[in-house]
This record gives sequence, C-alpha cells and structure tokens, in this order.
Amino acid sequence: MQVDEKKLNPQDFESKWQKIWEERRIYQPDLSNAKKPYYNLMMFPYPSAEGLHVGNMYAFTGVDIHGRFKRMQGYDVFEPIGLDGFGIHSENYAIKIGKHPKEQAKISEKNFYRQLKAIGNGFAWENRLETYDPDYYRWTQWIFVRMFKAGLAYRKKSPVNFCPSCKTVLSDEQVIDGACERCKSVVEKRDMEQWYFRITKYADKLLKNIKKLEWTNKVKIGQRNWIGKKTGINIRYQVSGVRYQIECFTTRPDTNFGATFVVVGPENPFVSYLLSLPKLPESLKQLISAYVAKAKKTSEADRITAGHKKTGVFTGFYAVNQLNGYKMPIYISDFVLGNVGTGAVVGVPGHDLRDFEFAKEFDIPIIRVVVGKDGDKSPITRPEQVQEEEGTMINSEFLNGLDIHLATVKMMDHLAEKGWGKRVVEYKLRDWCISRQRYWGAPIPMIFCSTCAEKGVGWFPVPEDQLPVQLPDLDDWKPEGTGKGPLAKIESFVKTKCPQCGGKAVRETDVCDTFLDSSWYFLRYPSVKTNTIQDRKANPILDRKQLPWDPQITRKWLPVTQYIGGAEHTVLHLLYSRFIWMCFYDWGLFDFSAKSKHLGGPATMPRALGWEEPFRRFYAHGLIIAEGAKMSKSRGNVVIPDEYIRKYGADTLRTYLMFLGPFDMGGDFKDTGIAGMYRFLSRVWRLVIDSLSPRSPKSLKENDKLEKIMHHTIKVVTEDLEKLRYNTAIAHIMEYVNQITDNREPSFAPTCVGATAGKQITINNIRTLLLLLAPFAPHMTEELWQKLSSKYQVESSKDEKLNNKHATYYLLHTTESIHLHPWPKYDPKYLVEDEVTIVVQINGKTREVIKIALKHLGGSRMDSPEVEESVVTIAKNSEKVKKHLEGKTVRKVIFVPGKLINFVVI
RNA sequence: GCCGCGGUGGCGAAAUGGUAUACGCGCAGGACUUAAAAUCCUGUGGUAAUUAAAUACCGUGAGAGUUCGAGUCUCUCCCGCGGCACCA
Repeated sequence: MQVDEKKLNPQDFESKWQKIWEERRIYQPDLSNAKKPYYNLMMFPYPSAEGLHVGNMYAFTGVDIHGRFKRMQGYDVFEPIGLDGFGIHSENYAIKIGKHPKEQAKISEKNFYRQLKAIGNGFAWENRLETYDPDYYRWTQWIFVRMFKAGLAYRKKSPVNFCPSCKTVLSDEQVIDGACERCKSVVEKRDMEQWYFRITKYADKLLKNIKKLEWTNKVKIGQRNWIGKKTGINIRYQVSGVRYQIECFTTRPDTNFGATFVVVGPENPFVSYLLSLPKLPESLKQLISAYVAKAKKTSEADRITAGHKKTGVFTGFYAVNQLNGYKMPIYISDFVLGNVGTGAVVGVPGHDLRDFEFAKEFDIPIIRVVVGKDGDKSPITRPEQVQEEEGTMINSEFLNGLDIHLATVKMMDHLAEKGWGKRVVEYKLRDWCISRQRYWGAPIPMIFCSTCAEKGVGWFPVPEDQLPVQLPDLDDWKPEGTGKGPLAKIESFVKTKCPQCGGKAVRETDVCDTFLDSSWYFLRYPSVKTNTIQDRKANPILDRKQLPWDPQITRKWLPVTQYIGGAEHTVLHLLYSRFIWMCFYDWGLFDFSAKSKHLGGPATMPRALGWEEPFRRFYAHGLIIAEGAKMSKSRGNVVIPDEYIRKYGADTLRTYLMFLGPFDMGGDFKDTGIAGMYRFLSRVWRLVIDSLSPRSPKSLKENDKLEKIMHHTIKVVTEDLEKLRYNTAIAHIMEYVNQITDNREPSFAPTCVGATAGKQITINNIRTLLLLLAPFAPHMTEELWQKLSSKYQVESSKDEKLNNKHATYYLLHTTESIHLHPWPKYDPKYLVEDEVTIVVQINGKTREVIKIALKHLGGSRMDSPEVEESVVTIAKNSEKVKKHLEGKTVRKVIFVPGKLINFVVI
C-alpha cells in the first residue's frame, strides 16, 4: 500500500479531474460579467483522418499552458475549442475511406473531442462549435449575403485548377508542383465562372495595419509579401499601322531607353484584336491561334518542366517607344501572365533575365543602359552580365549619370508629364475565389432568376431570414467534374422562387470555400448560444437585425487577446480573417466605443490600431515533425498521443513536448526521453507525498537558502512563461526540485520533512512547486494540491483572498482548484545577494572566479572607484592571477561592476 | 532565384557582448537487493599530462572583421529546413 501511494499513477486521477473540472465548470468563465477577460484563442483543428496527433497536441498544450498561467494570474480566461470540419479536406478523407462526409464528421467529432479531453486542456467546452453545424453555417452564409449586398461579392470567369483524373476542381493548395495532391496526375486549367470576394479593395488597409500588429515577425513578412504591393507605371505604346495602343506595366521605367521589344500574354486583348484584323495574313492568324490555344491549355506543370525556355510568335507589328522612336517588335509569349500587371511587358533584355532569354531566342538587339558596381560597360551578351541590381544610367539621354532610383522617379515624371504613362499601384493579392464545386460545404446562398436577368439583374441573395440554406442529404455526393457541384443534381434543391419577382428561379449549387468557415469562428465562440435556429423558431420577428454574435459579449471579449497557431496556414487564414473583420467593422456591426480603456491582455496595443484588427497579438508556434517530415498518414509517420497518455499520462506527455525545445521552433518527435520526464514528475510526486507525513511538524521552518532559491525560481519561471519559453521554464523548475531534494547538504537542524533529509522544507516551498508546475501538469498538481490542502489547513493570504473575489468560477469541494489559485509572487528581498561573484580575466581569458562578501566592500555602490580598487586588489592576490600576471605589464583594466575584471597585459 | 528561420557535446538543447555546454536524455561506474526493476550517488566536449589533484592548449558550420572580450554584432561563403516563385 505504501509503495503504491508513492508511485505516480496517472490513470488513478487524470480522467477523474477532467470530469470534476468540467462538472464544476472551472474553465467556464462568466462571459457576461467577467472582470478581466482574456481571450486565449488557438487555431481550431480540422478533424483529419488520423485523429489528433502529437503535432496538434504540442500546439494545443502550448496554448493551454499560456491560458492556465493567465488564469492563475487572475484573468478570466476563455479558451474555446471547435472543429473546422466543413470543406474539402474532410470531404477528401471521406472519399478516401468511402464514407459519407456527414457520417464521417460525427465519427471524427467524437474521436477528436475524446482525444482533446484526454490531453487535459482547460477548454470552455460549453462554447464549442463545428463549422458544419447549421447553426454555424447559417451565419457563414449570412456573411456571403452581406458581402453581396455590400458589392464585395461578384461573379467572374477565370481559369481554375482541374484534375482530369479525379474529375474535380482543386484548390491551389491541393496542387503540388502542378499535380493533383491525391492522384498525382497533371492539373489542367479550365475557364469557369466563379464567385469572388473583393479582398483587393482592402489590400492597402491590410498592408498598412501589419506594422502595428504584435505578431511573429515571419508571419508579418509573409503577409506583406503575399499582398505584394508595388508601385510602377503603365506606359502606353502606339502600335504602328493600326489604331491600337498597348499598355505595359513596369516598375523599372528607368531602363526604358533599353527597351527593344514588347510581349503580350496569350490573354491580352490585343490578341483578339489582331485576330479580328482583316489584313492579317491567314497563315499568321493560324499560327497565333494555335500558339494561344496551346498556351492557355498548358498546365503549370508542363511550363515548369519546360524550364525557362522562351517561346513565342512575332505578330508582324511594332510598337513605338516615344522616348527615342525605336520600333519595338511585338510578340505573343506565354511567359507573360494574363493576371499580372496589364498582361503585357516591355522587354529590356539587358536588365531583366527573362527578357534577355527571350531576346536571345528571337535574336533581338540588347542595349545596356545601366552600369553596375563591377563597372562593366561592355555589350551584354551573356546571362551573367544581365544587370538587375543598383547602378548608374548610361545611353539614356536625360537620365545619364543618375542612380537608378533617381532615374526611375525622373522617368515616371517625364512619362506622366508627356501623357505617355500613368503611375499605378499594383498588388500581387488577387480576389478571393469563394466557390467550390463540391458537396461538403456551406451552400452559397444565391438565387438566379432568368426572367429578372433579362431586365438586367439576375442574381439575388437568399433573404436573411430564410437562412440557412440547408445542405441537403445526398447519397451521390462525390464530385464528378462536370463543372457543377453535386447539389446541381437535386432538382428539389435547385428549383426555387425568385426573391425579386416570385417567379421560377434556380439556386446556386456551388458551396463556400472552407477558408470562409474559419474566417470568423472566433466571433462565434463567445456567442454560440446567441441567435440560434432554435431561438428564431421561438421569435421569428426579431430576425432581420440579428447578428451572429451578442453585442455586449463581443464588446467584452473581442478583439482576441492572444492568438496562437501554426505558421503554415497563417498567410491565407489570417489574411481572410482580417479582411472579414474589417468588413464587419466598416459596416458598423461592432461597437467598441465603450471599450477604450481596457484592452484585455497584459500588452497594450498602440491606440492607433483602434479596433480594425481581430488579432492584436499572434504567436506562431513551431511544428512537430517526425522522422524529419511533417506528420501524414501517407508517410506513415503520424504519432498518436493516445498510447503515450495511456502509458505515462497526459501530464508527462504535455511536459515532455514542451521541454523538447523553444515553443516557436517545434522539433522532431522522438520518444527517447519521455521516460525521463515521467521520472521527473515521479520525483515531484514522491516529494509531495513524503511531505504529507513529516517526521516532525515543527520542522516547517524557513530555510534561508531554499527560500532564496524559491523566490528566484518564481521570478525566472514567471518571466519564461510570459514569453512562452516553456523549455527553460521547465528546466528552472527541475533545478528547483533538485535543490529541494538535494541530500548532500549538511543538516543544520535535526528536524526535517519526510525523506528529504538534511533540509528544512516548508509547506510553502512545496505549494510553490505545485503552483509553478500546474500549467504543465494540471492533473497531478491538482491531485497533490488537494491532498496537501486536506492535510495542512494553510490559510490563504490576504492577497489571495482579494484575488479570489474576481474569480467567477465555481469552487471544488472544500478547497479551490489549484488552477484557480493565484500565481505565486516573489519577494525581491530574497533576491538580494550577500556576496558578489567576479570573473577575473587576463586578456579576455577567464583565469579565476572570486566571490566577495558585500560587507567587505563597505556598502559602496558596485560601480564606485573604491569598490573597483578593492576588487583589483583581491583579484591580484589570487595565486592563479599572480601566475598569469608575472613578468607582464598591465596596460589597461576593464572593470564591469559586479561582474568582471579584465587585465589587459603584454 | 527571392524571402524567412536554423547550424553549439553521442542526442534534445541553455546562454541581457562578459565563467560556453544550464536542464534533460543516453552512456559508464557505484550504493541498495538473493537477483532484477525502481530509486539514490558519482562521472561524462576534445587533446596533452598526472598516483591523484592542480594545469595548459583547442573548441559553438567555414573564413575574415569590430571589441579589452564574440555562440551572440558586421561582412563573405557552405549546409539544412520552411514559404514564394517566368510577378514585369
């Protein structure tokens, strides 16, 4: 019996506490009345095939530790959880295993929630949501309707990825190196009409706000690059012999004296203009048609495998460079993309590698107009001579001698003044394609009426009070590649009434992109119980003005205090979420006016940001990989936490994962060492169990040295947790435990606690240990805390009681949960050292370390000349130092107060 | 190609420009035990040398620089990982 009690058996209490916590709702903040709201958000998972793997657990644990830490610091922490289970990922998995997505969703949901409970996070379970729940996607559809009404949703024909083998449209991220992610066949481009959200309208605001965000830098850089703002100029060139002008976008107009050709892409309107010209020879017409047709059909993959070899057709026409009258031959080539700039470029082969390759291929003259750092002024004949960097202008008349940046400005001024060009700002960001010809998503809530279309407008949104457009059950749900989604097959779904004229109309049968589902979920979490379908049944009148969130609760909890997620999805998801939020904001759906003072988290954002951003702080955690690769079932390297939890307990796995390395770095998962973490937690377990039966209760007296270490540990662990430096926080707790259990120390008094001979350990030492460890190992610290509390009726300090008033949680039994207990504070008086350690260096090499009791220094300031003098004297008295100084001359003494003395000798 | 992040013992990793390798794993030796497991103790960068200790030199991917002093700052490379990519 004695033996069993001393062994750490997680099975004995982990699920017990999970159950009690949930019953007592200790992680369920009072959303309406919380005093210090802290919205601790983690990216919700899509319930993947394999279930929750240790990569997910790593991320969630890191977020949870942050939440637990903040909760103990007195915040009302809201840590919700849900599933991003709608969309193409989940549908693909359903296809793979031959199950209906709806059926599979239920299975995944159950499995995921079971696993998520087992890892012991402090989730607010009552606020969970699933994106495929009609109560949720009703509002996803509502967003679409509002976007349409605001003129931000529109239809456009454009090329999309199409897999001929799977007979389906693919999203960009499902196309890997031009091939289908699932069947590896080459992806084609197909022209299809799609729904788009006009995110480009917000490009500038999305870009401008980035610098004000407190985000992991690489994510900010990623977003900036994705938006890809560039300033340039559109130059119009007259085509000789016809009434047509070609407009070319360029960021480098400074090199325009070196322009020797013009290339239009296959999509450029000039191509169809040419083909319509009666005087164009039939043979050339055929040549052009064939080239353009082939280019449009050529897949990305083929283009990549074809390398950068340039192809093209000479049109027989010339464009005139107004600057010097140069007649530039006009070509059609597929290296010019239709959706970049104006879809036409002016070729400057001396200063652009692609232009150079093209010029070489077609034997076009090359003119040098810039001389770079190497001073090479010779004609450019080899690719390595192509000068794309900084330099000075030559052969460019009024630009000669200027630096390229000055020349760019001067040329733009010149072109604008002459009316030959117009300054423009271009973005790489394109409008967001929303529609998917799939089944498992929120049906796009739009209706098309052909009768009304004849009068001008054919598309109408489904009236808001008729949402959701329910996703019908469908046996034949797999994508067929007909260009239409599976919903098109259901007549009862398609046929509907026109909201405008009441006549016969048809529904849109595409569904929404899954990124739309996830672009607003954080707004719904605190308000999951607000305006449900059930509510509407009870009170249909109010519906029109209803929002997917409760205004008061939203004012209290949003913007999100701290968002944590993986860096891999961050560009798209974070950009879309910011965009949607900005729309809501601009439509006046938020009211944060009463919220000027309290910003939620500990870090205060610059006021300038206002409430235009949903995530003031974002932290990108690292990725856990296995065997050097991202975990995936096809690789067979998925590590499921279940078996480890069964064997060692969730506490051990949590702490082990956090100890692997810095949280923002991730790492390779290997299970060597997990036993070591179990060993450590077992030591803590035994230490606390032993202290339950002290040899002498009078022994609970302070041990000065241990007290000092304890306060130091509180300080560093708190600082580490504040910065999410979990690995070093754990290391410091380990050091603290090592100090407590260190048996080598001589015994100063005969009294001691339990097995820890030689030291007087106070109950406060033990309690502090448990509190510091609680965010990492929530179950065992709770178990021990309760055991300890029932043994020792330790009075709460005044401070603690004060803090408890803020807690809006329920209490456990007779003792509060350790997780609601205030985080320990350190007392600076224990951190004052009574001696100082000085490193003595000779020529920068450490030769001696001396310790000087502060009382020997007469109480002077560490940087005073007297102290320096005594340190020098003491140092010079050291035998080792003497040896190194012997026969040498001291040229200089570097004195770093309180730290170091360095003798520079020769 | 461009952007970003890394490179430190056998391994995961620590280190406000100031004692490099904390903490842990692994390994080796020891204690306890009839034995094993568990636990505890000791050692553990390299080279040289020694009965032992003290010690000296070398050492953070390579090379240069700044500095009294560089894992840390600057420059030039090499390697690994992630993202973007014919973006004009």
